[in-house]
Amino acid sequence: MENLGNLHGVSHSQAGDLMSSRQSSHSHRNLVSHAHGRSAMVSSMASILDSTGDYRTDPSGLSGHLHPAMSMCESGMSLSNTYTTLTPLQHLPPISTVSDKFHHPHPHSHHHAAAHQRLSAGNVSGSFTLMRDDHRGLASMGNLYGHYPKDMSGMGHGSLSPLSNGLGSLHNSQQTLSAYGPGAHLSNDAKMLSPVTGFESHATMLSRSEEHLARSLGGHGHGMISNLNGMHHPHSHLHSQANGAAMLAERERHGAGSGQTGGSGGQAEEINTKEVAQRITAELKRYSIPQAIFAQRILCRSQGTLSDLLRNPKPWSKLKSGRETFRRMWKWLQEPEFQRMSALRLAEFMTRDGCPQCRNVPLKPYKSDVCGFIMLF
DNA sequence: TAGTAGTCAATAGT
DNA sequence: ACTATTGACTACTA
Repeated sequence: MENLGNLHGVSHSQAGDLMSSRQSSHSHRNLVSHAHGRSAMVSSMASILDSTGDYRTDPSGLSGHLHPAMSMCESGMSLSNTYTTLTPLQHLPPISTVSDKFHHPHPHSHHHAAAHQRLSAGNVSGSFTLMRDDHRGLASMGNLYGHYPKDMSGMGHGSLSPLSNGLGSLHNSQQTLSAYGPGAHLSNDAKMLSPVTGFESHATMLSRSEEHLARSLGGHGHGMISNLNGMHHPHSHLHSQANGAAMLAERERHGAGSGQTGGSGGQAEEINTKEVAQRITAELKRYSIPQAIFAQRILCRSQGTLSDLLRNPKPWSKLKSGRETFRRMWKWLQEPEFQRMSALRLAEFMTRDGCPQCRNVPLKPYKSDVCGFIMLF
């Protein structure tokens, strides 16, 4: 089924290692180790992450249209305001049934499907709302953003644009919208890949993102796309270059082809899992974000799982449903710092107050699962 | 039904 | 406090 092995940019040798030794593959430990500007970051992060409650009082009703990142929260959970308070985790939605080519028709998928449809619908209707809220919220949150260290921009996305114009937030929101949750890859897969070091054009990236948005908007995308095309803003370029590194532009490099993953309409995206793992590791260190927090709030996974993934990332081609987890990591990396942090913050908020959507969604418990769905607003 | 992937949860290690 | 490891479990596939 998955004969994509060769597509992965992470050497095969490594792949071999990784695959053959889950236990012993501690070989690639060279992962990032630079945690510069940490103290400063810690404090700024703290200010952002601990300013709980800000969102609740937002008259715009943010509580109803939370940051997409919230989508990964479980309901009924209660978190304290501290970063380190954890709550039970939940599994991702039946990823394998909604992403990639793993569309296995299966008997139990009824309620899942229903739920997803529901979520999708919510996403559609919530898209603009989110953008609007985001746009509005940014103004008030701008001060927080200012707390970020200078080197943030150096990381690639410190785009302030969201604060300065609607387009910026529109773009970012759009990105965010598709960032997490099932609906995201349901439609996104087209090919978000690539770029990292900028071997993908700005235009390409943007069009992808826009396509994304368009799709999330429910098929009325063309108009949107063309509109957006005229509104590209400079920062997205930065963004792309900074984050794209984790993605493999195999298609671009090897030509469209290697079969399976691909063709048009298929899921062309490939994530360099090793790269993503390294970057996530670096970012977590950089901001002093505990694995447990990130794992829970952004990935809806346990600390142990994240740790394992970061240390022993399997090649994309070897992954099945596990791709979703990497997608989330990658998407998070794609977010501007501001949104990354708010994602964490909002995720916290969500876990504290419960997910309004989940309350009414039939649950498919898996151990400690409380909510087996990712919400899209 | 066996094998595999993905994950959790407990816990050992730092 | 945080990260790494690992046994066990569930879901899925052949």
